[in-house]
Amino acid sequence: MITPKVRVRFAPSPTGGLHLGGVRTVLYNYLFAKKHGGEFILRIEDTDQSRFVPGAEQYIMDCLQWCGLMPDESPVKGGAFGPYRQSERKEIYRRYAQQLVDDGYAYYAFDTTEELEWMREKYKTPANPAPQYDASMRTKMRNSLSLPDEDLKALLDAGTPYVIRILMPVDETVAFEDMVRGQVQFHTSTVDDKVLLKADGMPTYHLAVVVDDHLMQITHAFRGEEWLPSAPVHLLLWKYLGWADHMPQWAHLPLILKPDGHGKLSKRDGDRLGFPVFTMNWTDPKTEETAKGFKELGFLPEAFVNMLAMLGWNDGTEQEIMTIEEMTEAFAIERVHKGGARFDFEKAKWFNHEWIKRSTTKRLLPDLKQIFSEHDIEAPEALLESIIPSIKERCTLLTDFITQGSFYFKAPAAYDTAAVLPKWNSDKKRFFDTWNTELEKMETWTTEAIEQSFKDTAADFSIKPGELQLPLRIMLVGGKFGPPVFEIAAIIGQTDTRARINKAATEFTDMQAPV
RNA sequence: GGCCCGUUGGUCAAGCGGUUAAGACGCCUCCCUUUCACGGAGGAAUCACGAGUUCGAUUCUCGUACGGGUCACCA
Repeated sequence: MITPKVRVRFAPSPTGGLHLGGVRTVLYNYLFAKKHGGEFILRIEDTDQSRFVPGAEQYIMDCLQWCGLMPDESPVKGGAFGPYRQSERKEIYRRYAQQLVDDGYAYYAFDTTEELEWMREKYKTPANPAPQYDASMRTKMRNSLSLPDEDLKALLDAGTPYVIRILMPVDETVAFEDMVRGQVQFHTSTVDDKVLLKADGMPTYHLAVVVDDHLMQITHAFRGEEWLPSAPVHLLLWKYLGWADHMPQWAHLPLILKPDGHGKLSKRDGDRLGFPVFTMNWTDPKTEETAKGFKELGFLPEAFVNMLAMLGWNDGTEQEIMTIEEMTEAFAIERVHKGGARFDFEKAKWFNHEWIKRSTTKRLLPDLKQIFSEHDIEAPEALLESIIPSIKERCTLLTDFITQGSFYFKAPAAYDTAAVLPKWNSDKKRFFDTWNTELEKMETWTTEAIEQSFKDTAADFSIKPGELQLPLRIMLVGGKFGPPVFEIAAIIGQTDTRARINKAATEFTDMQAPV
């Protein structure tokens, strides 16, 4: 038998921001596909018209693009298995739903939402707080199994809205081999008769995922662990539709959990704990509220994706920093963890810091140009390019380049006075005044020359150079940070250096003067 | 509550019957540096519990506890 080409899919519902867990699912799909020379498909699961959010689909595409995880087939790119939006495939599902009814694997149900609520309320007991529409219940409800033929015909003829439900067998065991969990099994008596086709003619996830995975020739289906309880429905559907011999291999991925407390990570946790949960900024078109994204916070996509990959998978070596190519090479779905992983923002930042340190100036430059421009700091490209190597090790986020680098482009707006004022005195003031005139005379403006001049003048004043370096730094930079101070002076130039010293020295003395 | 899944330091985790139980993040100490980082050295901290199986269990089995998921005409 010829092994079919690997085909995997990511099938989000376009209802809002792309959650970090979603990206990890994309990533594992992508890595698996590329590892096996296969294809990665993006399918939009927009069968719930009431939850449709304008712009969400484009946003998902933008996120994937930023992450560098582009699908081989998608609604916009097309492919041989389209359309890739489920809303555009409506008729296909109806046909298969009908087939299931005709074959006795599914049935019509006419129960209204109110009737269903009433049933759940009526049969609710402390021992069974969530009654199901199952074998024991369906005889009590209004459906093609319980109704006499004439009643059924009448309802159908009258055009009464109905749904199609799967008829769960009473006493079967459904088992399958999950690629991350191994053997998993369910008893059909514990599973309810899930709705397959809704009253509006749209399929539910359960029908659509099976039909589309079949039609799109998906070979491996990865999804979050939250889908595990409905897996038996899908398995049975594959069987009932007659496609069991090429059902994809399943892998249910562990969840990403809240860093504190319990449960899976949600958007609210980000707001509450101060870190993003979405990939890129997402503005809800209804509320106009914007949720922060990793991109805008200053993450490099390489780091974001790397960090996500390691949340639940590792290749067994000690290497943690990996490119997408290295991950593709090393990836093995069997090595994905079974247990959920708590998200740790500190570790996420560490990944970003490592990636910034390892990135070339060329890689960083375009992003940084944009960030500086967004902060209204005029940063000439050549100058920006030249300072990147010396400050990148101090930057955890791309946005840190603003605080770590803006002094190269403009004089500090404020000084860390606590660091300098307590030890500021008239001698030091005179030193800087004198040195400033020395600087004016300098003809070669290099780091070494400036430092030499500084030391010489300090010697003249019998002040230890070390006592003067911090004040100088505060004058030029504004705070206790940044590369070696004489290097900074060399870069910002003679005129600016002298101007900053002059201005700051005066201010220090003024601020210190008794009132 | 039923069903299903899981459980190695605070977090991510290696381990797949015999190890001094790796490594990373974070935290602490020190070195380097008259700034901040980077870098280097070191430290505290772990196999949920109880029975088996076995000469020997972190590793296998079963219980218990705890955690998670799910129980919509949402995905």
